[in-house]
Amino acid sequence: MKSISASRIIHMVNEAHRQPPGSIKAHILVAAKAEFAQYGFEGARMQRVADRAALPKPNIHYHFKSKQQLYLAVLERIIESWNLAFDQVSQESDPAEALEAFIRQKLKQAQQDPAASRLFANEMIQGAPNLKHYLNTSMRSWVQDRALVIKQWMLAGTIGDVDPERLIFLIWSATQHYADFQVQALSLLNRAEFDDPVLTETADFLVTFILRGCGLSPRDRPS
Amino acid sequence: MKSISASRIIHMVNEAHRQPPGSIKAHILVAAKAEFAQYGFEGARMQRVADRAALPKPNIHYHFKSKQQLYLAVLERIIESWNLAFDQVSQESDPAEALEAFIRQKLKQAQQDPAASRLFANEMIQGAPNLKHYLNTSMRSWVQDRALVIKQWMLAGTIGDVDPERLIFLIWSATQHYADFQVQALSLLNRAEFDDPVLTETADFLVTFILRGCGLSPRDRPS
DNA sequence: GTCTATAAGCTGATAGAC
DNA sequence: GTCTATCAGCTTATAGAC
Repeated sequence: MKSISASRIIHMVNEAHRQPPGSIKAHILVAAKAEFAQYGFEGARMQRVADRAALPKPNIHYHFKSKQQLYLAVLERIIESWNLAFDQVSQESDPAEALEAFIRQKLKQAQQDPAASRLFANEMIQGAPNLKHYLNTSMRSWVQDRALVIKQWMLAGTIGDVDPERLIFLIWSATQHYADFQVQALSLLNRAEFDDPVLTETADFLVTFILRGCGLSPRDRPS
Repeated sequence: MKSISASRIIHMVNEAHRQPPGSIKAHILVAAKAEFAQYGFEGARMQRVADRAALPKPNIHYHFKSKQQLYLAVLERIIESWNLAFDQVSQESDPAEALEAFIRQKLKQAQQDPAASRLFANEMIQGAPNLKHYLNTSMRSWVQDRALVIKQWMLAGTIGDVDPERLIFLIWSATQHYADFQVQALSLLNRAEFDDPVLTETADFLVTFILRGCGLSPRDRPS
């Protein structure tokens, strides 16, 4: 699989991600996300995408020129909604409140759309052949901006001393774990499915643990 | 890929994992680990395994009957050394010391053998088709034993109140992240490689953060 | 044990009828 | 837009010479 420029990716997003929710393209993208998430790009089979979408295989190729283009269309839909709940954070935000919202949103995503997390994990494991440029540009500046806010919190004394970038990595990994390693977590917790009770228990643990790691305690906040 | 019984897996381990380090089988297993780690089982290509091992393709099939058997042989070698540093932990262990050793060993493994972590991640993402039985038996009892020790620490008041299983998951995810998402972490930290300085900084962060999350502080210990 | 040649089946992609 | 038929190339695996 050849590396692809960011402008090419962005172009493809504009073509692919704004499909009306009920459209056939959107339907195919859902099927493709599940297939690529489970098997990775090279392991994915166009026939299985077609089967998942309950369509003949040539219909997939009619709507998406190639396997590569289908993959990129799926990938870019995921990137958009990746870190939404931490997007609006600023120096004025309450650290405990902002971190809690971020953790709970990431875990909710892991429950509601585990395939998205698994597809992203596959892309990273593979060495990010299609996202290297994204990592070095928009994702890096996203992290740097949030890291700056955390540093400002540290200077203001409203949060303990922590490495901001590695704190973000820890929140990503600890939450995405429940999507990527769901089969393991459920088996070892002796639970049948990732239902709301499991979600709540896990979110409460993570919020308490991570806030404590940041030198904060969960507290009553003005509503 | 068909599910395979645990006894079958264990049988294959006994056949495959005790190869002398310099043997051809061991050499092939190293090449196969890298290939399966990067592309997953379905995405892996026997030709690329042969290329990585610098051998003609039929030689791979001479030493391992099928792609599936080669995969299982690689997988089982990884399982053996998965959680070594937390194996000997007991009620009498010092919690801070034991957790620190576990975190540092897992992170060291992530640095020295990222392919092992990535292969395991691929297997879990795929739904653990070859490790379901392992998850429900030996891995579950390993986790339950360690969780019991952590509960005893809590009762003895030598550690704060935490969900023991989820603490283990958090340590796994936070450390394995630096293997599975290495390309992302290095890019966002603006580092070229996962060298010893990165290892030390990351380990120090994780130990401090996680011990604090457990209500412990890193302290001088008798040497 | 090693390697060349090749079989048998699968995979991405397209042609062309409707 | 949709679907049947099909191609060219690739993939796992083996046969058989050395």
